[in-house]
Amino acid sequence: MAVTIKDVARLADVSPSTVSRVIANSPRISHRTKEKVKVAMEELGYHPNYNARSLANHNTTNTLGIVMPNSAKKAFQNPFFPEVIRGISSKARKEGYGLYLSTGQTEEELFDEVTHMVEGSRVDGIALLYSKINDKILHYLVEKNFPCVLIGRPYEIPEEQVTFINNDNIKAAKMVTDYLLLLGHKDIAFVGGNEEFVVTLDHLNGYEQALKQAGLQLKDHYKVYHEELEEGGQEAIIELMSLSEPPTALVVSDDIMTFGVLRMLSDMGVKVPEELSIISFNNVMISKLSSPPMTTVDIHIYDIGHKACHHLIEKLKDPSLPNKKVIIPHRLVKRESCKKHNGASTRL
Amino acid sequence: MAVTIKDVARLADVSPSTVSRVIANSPRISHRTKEKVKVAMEELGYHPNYNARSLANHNTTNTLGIVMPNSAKKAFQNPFFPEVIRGISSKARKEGYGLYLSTGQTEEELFDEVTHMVEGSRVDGIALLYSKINDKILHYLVEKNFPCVLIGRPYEIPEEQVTFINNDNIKAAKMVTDYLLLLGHKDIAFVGGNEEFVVTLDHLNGYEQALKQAGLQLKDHYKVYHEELEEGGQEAIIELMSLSEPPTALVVSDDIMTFGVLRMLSDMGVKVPEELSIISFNNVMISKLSSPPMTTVDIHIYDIGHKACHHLIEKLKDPSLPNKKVIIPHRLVKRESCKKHNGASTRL
DNA sequence: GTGAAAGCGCTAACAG
DNA sequence: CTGTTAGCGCTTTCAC
Repeated sequence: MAVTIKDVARLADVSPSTVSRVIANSPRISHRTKEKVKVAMEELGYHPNYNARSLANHNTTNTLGIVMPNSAKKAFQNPFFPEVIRGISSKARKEGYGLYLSTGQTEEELFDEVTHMVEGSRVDGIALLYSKINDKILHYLVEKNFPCVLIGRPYEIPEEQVTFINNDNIKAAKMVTDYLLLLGHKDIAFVGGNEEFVVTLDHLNGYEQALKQAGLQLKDHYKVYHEELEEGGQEAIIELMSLSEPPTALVVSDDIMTFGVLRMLSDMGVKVPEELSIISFNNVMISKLSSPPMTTVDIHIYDIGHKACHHLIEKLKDPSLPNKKVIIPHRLVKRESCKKHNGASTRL
Repeated sequence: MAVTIKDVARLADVSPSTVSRVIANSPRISHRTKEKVKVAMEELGYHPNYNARSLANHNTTNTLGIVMPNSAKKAFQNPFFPEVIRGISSKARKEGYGLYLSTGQTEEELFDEVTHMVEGSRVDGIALLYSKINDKILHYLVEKNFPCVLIGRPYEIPEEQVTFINNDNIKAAKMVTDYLLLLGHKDIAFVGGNEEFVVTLDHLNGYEQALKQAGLQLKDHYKVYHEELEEGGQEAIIELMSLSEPPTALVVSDDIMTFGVLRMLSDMGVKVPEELSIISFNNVMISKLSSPPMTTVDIHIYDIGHKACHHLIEKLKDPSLPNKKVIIPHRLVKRESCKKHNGASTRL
């Protein structure tokens, strides 16, 4: 079919192994021969065959697997993932790695896919783009000791057993809650995503720590969770604003949810930030374009991806390296969705 | 290393070729043997090696290449791409195909990557997620007659030479402009993306057709283009609203741009739709959450991806099939960003 | 129905 | 420095 190493060898009048050595840029090939071979490759338009290469190379593929949560609908809707992938992608390309994308839409499918990637030698390493509790896939990867990096953090599994890239989500959530507290808010509610995701748990944790430290009582009805990003935000508002003591401030786990929240609030005629302060997380590209522009925590998504890829590749190069825990700093981006609480309690 | 076909053969007490036949589910293997082999595979935890398979299989890889525009920053920011990929992904998985993602960040890098995918037998086919004029990659693919599908439409290349999935963007743009016209607007501006993308050209074309048909004069200063989605939208507004005769309605090429537009308008205190009507394209998930909720053309992005993948795989199965042109229907989603023009011209 | 053997394109000892 | 040889794991004639 295509032009092979043999064709090149024949044309350059050398043996196939010599051609192979030229490809690998082996130092023990004379300059003259190298040139000769390169000319032949050029002339024939030679490109190495990846599959053959992998096969002969102890099955290294130079490709990285990217695993997203059962991508069906939920995941890819969130700009978080594209942005992480952008970070991964940029590093991967610099290092000559390709990217193989998971497509599974249910947990089972995903798991199957991962085992196929791994056992079938389709990828050299895997980046898991989410952290959830009791994740079969992570357990499998760890047990198998397959090179991988986790975005987020392991939950049941001891931290030393896996390399992960995370934000200090607890601290960040505590910080934003403290901020709201300092603005004079006391009735602060929490709107989280899926409770199976570690990030939701961490945000909740930070939120509660702040309230406790301020001597405030935690109220169960101030904590709502919704899986669907946009509708979730809207439903959360209905629940919260129909309480007898609606909150005056909100900690929302995700910017896209905040879009839903803002939309619903606008429909209800509730003014942000005058009547309700809102703060959320991620600072995706579009966050600055909400009305009002949202105050949010920038978690440096791109960096997360970049670093994740970096550490994954590092591990591929030297598997004996210990696992690493990398925390990407976050930073509050103040815009216009938070305001000092104006004394007048919303309580009856 | 891993468990191979030979290990299974040994355990099942058959030859490797028999095992291979069982994997392929060959009809000429006795039921008894099949069972025996399957048990052995199960016991050993056998997984076929993709690379070896590809190599022996005339280099079919069962993976599809996905090529996005120099993904650097611009592309992946737009929810369009994740959504297309979601459509592709869902079909690919159903058919047992994997996805290989491009990572190139410049045109050169991308081109290199594609040639490597193709010549190196890394993928069986390619989905090009964008259409731009004079695209080296598309030319290469067509000339090489490599199985591929284009999202959008070919520009210089004759339509019969490539399978493509598109919306009727010209018609859609004409339709929205006509709609604005019917609402009484006469000063309608066009805000487009990068002029190298065919979709921008098509939108412009439809816009101009409508104006001409209405006997209105085309004004050059009513046509602005910006590459960056969100900043672009904002800059466009500055240009347009500082004209001596600012428009009363806008046709914007992309929903995310519209977010930028709305943000800037809000900052300037221009009321939408009271003072300015806006209509745009795509209807990405978040579009419904703008303030006001934007009127836009739903182009069924997911379907585009799904169909693209379908036709690509079809072509893989039977390369002799003629190229196809598939038009995905669009539909106007009326929300709250358009309003009847209220007589009082904004002109001095 | 099943086995033996060759070969996909490349790499990596091992010789020289 | 370079050629020869074996083999990566699988598929596929060709025999039996």
